Amino acid sequence: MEYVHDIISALSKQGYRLTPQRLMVVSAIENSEDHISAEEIYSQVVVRYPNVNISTVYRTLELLKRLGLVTETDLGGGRVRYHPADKGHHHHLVCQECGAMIDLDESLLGPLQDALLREHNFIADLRHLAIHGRCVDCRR
Amino acid sequence: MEYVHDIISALSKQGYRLTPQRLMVVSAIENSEDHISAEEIYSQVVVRYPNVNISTVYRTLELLKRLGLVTETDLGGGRVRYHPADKGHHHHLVCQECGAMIDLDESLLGPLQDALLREHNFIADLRHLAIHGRCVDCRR
DNA sequence: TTGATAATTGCAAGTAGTTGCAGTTACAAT
DNA sequence: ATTGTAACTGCAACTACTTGCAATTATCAA
Repeated sequence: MEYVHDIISALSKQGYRLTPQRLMVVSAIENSEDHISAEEIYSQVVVRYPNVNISTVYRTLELLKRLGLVTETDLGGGRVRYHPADKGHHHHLVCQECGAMIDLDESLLGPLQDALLREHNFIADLRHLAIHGRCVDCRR
Repeated sequence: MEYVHDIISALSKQGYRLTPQRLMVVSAIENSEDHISAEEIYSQVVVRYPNVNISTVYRTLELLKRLGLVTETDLGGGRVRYHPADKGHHHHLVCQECGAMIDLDESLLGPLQDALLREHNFIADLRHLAIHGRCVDCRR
């Protein structure tokens, strides 16, 4: 409820226009309890601003991602979700059985990142990683 | 050039029909030097069998994936590629700059898999993982 | 305030893949 | 060889985006 203005002011500071469409997309992301989909954002915005186009929502999400203000997580099976970047926890474990999402501490991926750099000279971008598998409850 | 018949006989053995469309999709995957896209498979098949539908190609790929005969790799940016599963090397490093693909040894992911099991009771399915980042040549 | 103008939007068409359904067909059993 | 039938295919419509372009508009400077 605070960093709405952080995102807005970040946009403004970097010379991007504060259009009503953008403001509404940002507040939809902010006001969602957990992760929100593009379609959910659209249907919230369209109530107050009936002739928004879904492409504007996607373009705004693209911008916010590029500026590092919003994080996109691909949960697999066509489920893509968004959340404010400063809420932290960028990694997710996604259960293929029940869809449960477990937040993952970054430290677990540090050693992998190091190994890739050492053995392949590759700078891995692990910020938005979703690892699929089976959670405790769905193990046999 | 050998395992074409492995895939075909695996299908047959498990009670799946050997339709001309399936045979052609399999041979397209087999005869491609490196990884091949769904659209490339389709355009190869359509030459010899003009009224195949692209949905048949996708359904065949889905089946081959499910049976573990073919591996799908999502290179990001809408680029999805297929290759026979028994060619091994299931992990890939994908350069976000130049698109280069580096094959990754499974052993590097073992410690991560162990840590996820130990700390989150989560059985990670890392078979078809693509890690994005920057390769040697594109580092500044 | 008013204008100028480049950023942004809406629209319509396109891409990549999915799905329901009615018709076709590979394959087993006769 | 013929036939029954469930597996499979083609089709058309649909989902989840993406893109080019002409019209609109937030913002700045006068």
